[in-house]
Amino acid sequence: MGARPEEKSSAEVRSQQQANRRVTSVDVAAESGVSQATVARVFSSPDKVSPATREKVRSAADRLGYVPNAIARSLKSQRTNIVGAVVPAYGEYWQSVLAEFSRQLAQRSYQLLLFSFAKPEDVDGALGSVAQYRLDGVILASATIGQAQLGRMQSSPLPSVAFNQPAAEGLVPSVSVDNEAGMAELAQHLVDMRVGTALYIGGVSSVSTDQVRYRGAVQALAEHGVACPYMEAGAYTYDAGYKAAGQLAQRDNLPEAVMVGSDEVAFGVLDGLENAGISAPRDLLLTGFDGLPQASWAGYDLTTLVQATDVLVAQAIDVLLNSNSAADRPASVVVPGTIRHGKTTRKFDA
Amino acid sequence: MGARPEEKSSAEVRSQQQANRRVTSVDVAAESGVSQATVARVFSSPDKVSPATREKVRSAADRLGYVPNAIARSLKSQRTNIVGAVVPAYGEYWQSVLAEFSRQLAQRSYQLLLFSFAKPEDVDGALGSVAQYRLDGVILASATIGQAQLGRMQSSPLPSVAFNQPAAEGLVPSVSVDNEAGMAELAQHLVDMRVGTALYIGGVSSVSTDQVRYRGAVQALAEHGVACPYMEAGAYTYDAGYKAAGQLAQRDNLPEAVMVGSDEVAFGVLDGLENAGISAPRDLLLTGFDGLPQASWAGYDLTTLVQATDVLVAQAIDVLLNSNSAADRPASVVVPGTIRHGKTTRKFDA
DNA sequence: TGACAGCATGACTACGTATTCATAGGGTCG
DNA sequence: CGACCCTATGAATACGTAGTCATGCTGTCA
Repeated sequence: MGARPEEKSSAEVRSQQQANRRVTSVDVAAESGVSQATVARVFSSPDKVSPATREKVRSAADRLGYVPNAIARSLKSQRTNIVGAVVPAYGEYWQSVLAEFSRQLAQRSYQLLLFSFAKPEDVDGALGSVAQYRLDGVILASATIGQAQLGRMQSSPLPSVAFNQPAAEGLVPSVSVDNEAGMAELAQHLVDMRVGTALYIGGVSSVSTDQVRYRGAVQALAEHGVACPYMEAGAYTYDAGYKAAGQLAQRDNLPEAVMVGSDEVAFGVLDGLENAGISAPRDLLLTGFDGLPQASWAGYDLTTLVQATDVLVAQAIDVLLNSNSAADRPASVVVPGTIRHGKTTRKFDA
Repeated sequence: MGARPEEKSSAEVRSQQQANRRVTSVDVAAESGVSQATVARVFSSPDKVSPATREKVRSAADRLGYVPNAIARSLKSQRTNIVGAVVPAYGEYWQSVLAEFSRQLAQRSYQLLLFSFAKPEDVDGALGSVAQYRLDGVILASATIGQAQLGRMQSSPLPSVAFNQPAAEGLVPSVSVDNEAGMAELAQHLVDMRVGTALYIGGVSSVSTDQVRYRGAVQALAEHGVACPYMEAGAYTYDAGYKAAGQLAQRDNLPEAVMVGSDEVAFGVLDGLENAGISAPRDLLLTGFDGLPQASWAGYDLTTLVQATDVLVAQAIDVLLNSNSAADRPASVVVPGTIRHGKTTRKFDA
């Protein structure tokens, strides 16, 4: 569309100023008096060309404004230098993970191609798109990618790695924080603070990270005779946490501690409780999970389990790009987290 | 590497299970007894193929596990269906903008290719990479992209749009929030609150958005005889704001209002002041800029200028993809912002 | 001086698709 | 019933590059 052949000649004249037809390695070859093959070598393996011709070609390329075409290169070489990422479109946590991937991949001179999805139903579409681009690898970063979908990736020639996705075990190489141990550690901390009753607020109960984290909390608390019922916020958002806190505040008896499954929800819970006149650590202790930057902000100063996102991401990239044969890909890498002690579990002297 | 022809036959047998050589439209053509051209048509313009053959081809494709190769398609059709984004690797604001772009582009079935950079020096490298992929367009989303670099984009055949970058005027089509008017509106609000002295805290004074926003504040306040000196935080981060607040707190006389150039810095200023025993709105009024989600969180409840990110992004995409000829691209689109009234400028009754 | 190694270069082909051009068949209208 | 048009399809080509193979040339060693 838009190509009007009847004014071709005038268009050609006009576009002399700008770029008419993109200049190719063939043009550079003609300009510099060498073959196309040599031009290609100058840009892909310069050491195979004599310094003299190299310079000659380079200057001709500059003169013409030649830029190698990565599409054609990819088609020929069967490598794109691009890694895909299938990520939820919403959520502070995923945004920070994405930013870290982008940084580290850029450092290795890879690009990141984004496939974000708003609803779980859209995952299939995203995975379909992913397959079309012959990427060098793909990061599956969402706990809402189902087992069936992971299974399909397994039988695909496209290398993939599941990021923070306990359900991927055995299907796809995975890298995650130690969700269970991390939550257990937080629970132990609460036990140390002499907590006698607790409540767990999760995002969505069907999500695997949620289940694993809850299990970590329940088991660690149970060892000390502390029960820990589950409450579902319904989403991994500030608002969901805020609302859940409102419901919680209406109960007759408050728990002595609230463990929240993720920081973003925890911020909402904290503010929601505050809104109802319930304050941490005065009235109850509160913990989060993830270690978002905002957790360290003085306004919240949340006790949480900090994921070493840089390490996790580095591991994921390593698994993705350095697994020459499918055989030596490790089944799963688990990285321990670190507790951040904030004021929400500090000893409160009334 | 790794192609050992001597064991080709055995390899072929082994890889029957998985994918040996990717299956192409030629394979599908053979399987379904039609020509490659027809297979291509089934996947790119299905209505040009009779329903019968369409089904025949589709089922053959499914049987073989055929997936169209987007690289080859792009090479031939000269369209990639990919939009690039050159964005800073750090910063809440940019992360949220990126997320919005990703969402809206996905909706139009475009992918987003990320070129993030940590330091301003890396911009050149990123722009170089951008040129190699024959993208359908590129979003320049950073105020640290220099005039020279923008000039180079101008003479490139690659359509581009500058996002929230006042310095791009005249060089590249641009879409931004009305920085000056927005900041002026906030200033007016402060004047209405009977503020007599003010201070502006910017991120980096050499950045164009910073300059324009400051100008908006200064001019609006000057009309009412209120001076507004400039203080530089040094970066667009929470920590920079926190530190700046520390310095501010040591001064003999505090201003009655502090206007901060961006929300992320404002959160730091708020907490830094609090840490020094100075509280908003009790001791001074405080405003931000951008309208990050956290501004609405009850913990901060910041008065700020909310950018309609969805509208800005929609406009940017529109400029990028619907500008058929270079001629009808608008020089610049300016979208007004909206004040969010938070507790940081609420009337305080002592 | 002749044989041979090693480097620099050119001709050619393949990567997988979309599109143009040509052709065959079926339907419509006078 | 013939002229014509329209649809469905196939053959062939081009997109821009990288890599394979062949070739000529320079230099070294016996």
